[in-house]
Amino acid sequence: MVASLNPVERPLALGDQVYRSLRANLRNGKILPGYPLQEVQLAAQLGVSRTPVREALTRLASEGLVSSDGRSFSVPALTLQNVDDIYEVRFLVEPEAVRHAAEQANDRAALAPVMQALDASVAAHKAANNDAFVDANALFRSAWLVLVPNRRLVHAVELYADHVQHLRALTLGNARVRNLVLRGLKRIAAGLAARDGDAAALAMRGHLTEAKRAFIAAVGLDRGKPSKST
Amino acid sequence: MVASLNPVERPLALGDQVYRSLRANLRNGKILPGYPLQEVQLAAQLGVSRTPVREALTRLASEGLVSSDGRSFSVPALTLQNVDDIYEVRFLVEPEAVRHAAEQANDRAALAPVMQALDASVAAHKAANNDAFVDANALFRSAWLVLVPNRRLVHAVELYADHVQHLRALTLGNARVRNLVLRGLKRIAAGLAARDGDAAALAMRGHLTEAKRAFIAAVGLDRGKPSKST
DNA sequence: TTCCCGCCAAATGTATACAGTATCCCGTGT
DNA sequence: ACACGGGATACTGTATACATTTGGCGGGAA
Repeated sequence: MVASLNPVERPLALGDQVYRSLRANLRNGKILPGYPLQEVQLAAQLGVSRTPVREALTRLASEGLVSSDGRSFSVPALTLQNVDDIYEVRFLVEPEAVRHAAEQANDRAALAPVMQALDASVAAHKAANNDAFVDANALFRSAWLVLVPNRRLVHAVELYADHVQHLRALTLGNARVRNLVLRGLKRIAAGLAARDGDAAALAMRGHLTEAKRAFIAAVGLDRGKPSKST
Repeated sequence: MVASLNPVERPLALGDQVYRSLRANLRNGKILPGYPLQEVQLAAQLGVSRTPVREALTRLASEGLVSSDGRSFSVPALTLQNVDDIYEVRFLVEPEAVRHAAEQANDRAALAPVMQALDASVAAHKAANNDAFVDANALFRSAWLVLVPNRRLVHAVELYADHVQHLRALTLGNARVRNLVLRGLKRIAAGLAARDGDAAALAMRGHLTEAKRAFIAAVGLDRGKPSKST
């Protein structure tokens, strides 16, 4: 009897694949706000029928990652108000999540992926590679999230982080912002390594504050523009 | 020009109707944990084809209200661990949400629905009407939630509240628990009426603590039972 | 020239047909 | 009697056909 036996690798359903593909493309900004997201078009591009596409779109809409303009779907253009709202929720959940991660970081091996992601961030920063930095950033988050035992909390963190993830590409082009973010990640990593939940949570709050500030400074967001976000 | 112009009442798509129906039935405990949730069966019961049913099920699954056992869907049986997890998230989001509600409760009219729901709760408690009490409870929550301007925060609160809502029917049968809950609601309502965000948030924390304790005391939850909740 | 009415095209919402797979039952062999 | 195998059944996953609605474009009349 093996300790943990993962279920056999079932060929992932097309609906799931489409969902992941769309979500990934939304996250990295490949799909820009205002984009129509028509079923037939996406189905043709992905080489599947409308059914899995539709399934993926409804899931994304229920998560608020795309908005349904009455009939069809589109990528919501975030207003400043939306960014405020999202960051408020992130402020509530992420510091506590990272606190749990710190408490669970029992051995060095558990933290190895986190440190790898941090190294990747440093390397991307030095290379001024925007895309790589964004990727490393996302990797850092998933790395510490696997340490959080509360699956629902993890889900909430991932969801609201992805809501603004595509904007990162805009702000992280600035080297000063990247530097600030990197310092934030280092502080969080230090808190995790020290298994100091309070320090990690505090670092996360600071990090979120800085990230939000960078958004507002970097992006010309119209305050009033309606976005019909779910 | 009217101040707020609600979108015209479009004939709701079947998928939405099925989603609401299923979610309502999950919330009030009509659909019990372990129930299979087969597409053909549900479609036949609701008088629609499998397509809208499938759409509703994928939405519910992405929200974690039903779990997908590899292939088919079923209602997750919550373990004590799950209840812990859910309440942790609720602890993070609901006190802050109710704080915002308190700050938004500018005039008496805005609080009227909240007070009505409170009255309904009192009446249901006196009549020892379990179902009515549960309904009034849900009504109370929606009443103060409309005061919260952050839509995403509202969404999060509703989601995680519904995760355990169906269990309320079990605990609220006890008159002592109902009494305790009622006192909690009254304290929250008082905080709202006084526009005292701190008091409302504090009351909410106490309320959640009591509700969780009631669960654990009232329900024989097996700690180890796997539930495969998403 | 401009406005209005009606038709057409395209996209969504729904249903159903088809394919693949897992499960269960029954029969047969040991 | 029990175990193993084969087939049938029932369910999901996917595709496609059909209906319905929406938006635009053009033609005709004022």
